[in-house]
Amino acid sequence: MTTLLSNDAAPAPAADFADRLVAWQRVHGRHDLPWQRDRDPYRVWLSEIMLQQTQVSAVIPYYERFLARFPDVRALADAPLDDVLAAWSGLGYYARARNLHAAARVIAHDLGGRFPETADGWAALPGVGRSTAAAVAVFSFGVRAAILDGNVKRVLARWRGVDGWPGLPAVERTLWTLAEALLPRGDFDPYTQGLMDLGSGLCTRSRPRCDACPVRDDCVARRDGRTSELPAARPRKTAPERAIALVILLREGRVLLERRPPAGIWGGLWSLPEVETDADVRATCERRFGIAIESLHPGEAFRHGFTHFTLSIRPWIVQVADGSRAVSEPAAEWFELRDALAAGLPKPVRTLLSGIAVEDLLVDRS
DNA sequence: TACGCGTGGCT
DNA sequence: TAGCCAAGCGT
Repeated sequence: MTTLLSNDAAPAPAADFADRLVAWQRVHGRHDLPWQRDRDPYRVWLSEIMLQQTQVSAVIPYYERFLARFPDVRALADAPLDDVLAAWSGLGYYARARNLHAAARVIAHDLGGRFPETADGWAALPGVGRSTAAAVAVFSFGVRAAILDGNVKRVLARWRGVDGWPGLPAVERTLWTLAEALLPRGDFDPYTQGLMDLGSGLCTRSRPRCDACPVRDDCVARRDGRTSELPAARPRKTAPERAIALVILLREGRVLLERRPPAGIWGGLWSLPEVETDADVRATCERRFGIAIESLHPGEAFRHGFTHFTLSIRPWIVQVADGSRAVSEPAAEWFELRDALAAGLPKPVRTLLSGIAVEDLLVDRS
């Protein structure tokens, strides 16, 4: 096997992608899951519903018990909903059980006990969306249909290098188009199962095992070192918030500023000393700067927004004893207020120091 | 279009 | 450890 050309990946023909996937699935994929024992549509359908947003290990005991209690679609259709919900109890997403029951009644009563044999037919049933419908049709009737569950989204987003969060309609449309385009001419069952097995076994969200992947040689994410970035994560609804204290150390009309490290927030700017939590203010200042604190007063906390998070800042006004001048940190200096305001300061620090300067002025004149 | 729906496993 | 996500769907 050669990897010489792996940095040079050209788009592979769909047939090639499918061939490698199917060959891999036959050797390394899963063949012994409880719902893989036969192609009984009822069992396949039940398993696909249970597996929606639910992991295999959680489903297996429920699947076995449910099947023992409701062995076929007629038994399920004839059962009271309460019995179905009781068998589902603990598995979560109970609308799945209600829809399953309703669909069983449609099949038993309206379809004469015959299961749909196409993906579209399945998708017309309650609780069966586009991906589930395709999976059931593929696994029970061997039809040609594309699935797009979480595993497949991850595999395809990485392999083709599709940017953007897959929950976005535009990104999802791209992935559906890709999923359809990659469908082979046959072997739909092992192909579909292979996509799922690849996603759950190798192409995992964190630490994918690319070395063992059958389509690694033309995987864009692997080529570009972006497996940890793709698929893109769901956008944060509210930016994370971090709370800090900024300390305004005052001594003989001067304020202590620190030059911030070159990288990171406010890199290289002069800023007020930052303390992790309010409780640490006194001890941290005394230890870090080797000073004697005369008095300290907390100010009103305010928020400062960044692109990726919100900073909650509580200012502390700290008077330092006049004789106490040792400042052990080389990056820290005492500034006259007017000099401080002329320095490169982050916005909230400038606002704080301006406030201090005004107070100073008022005190001087009183 | 964005959200609610449940539980368990992962880092 | 506290999000984050998992074989999605319905509204």
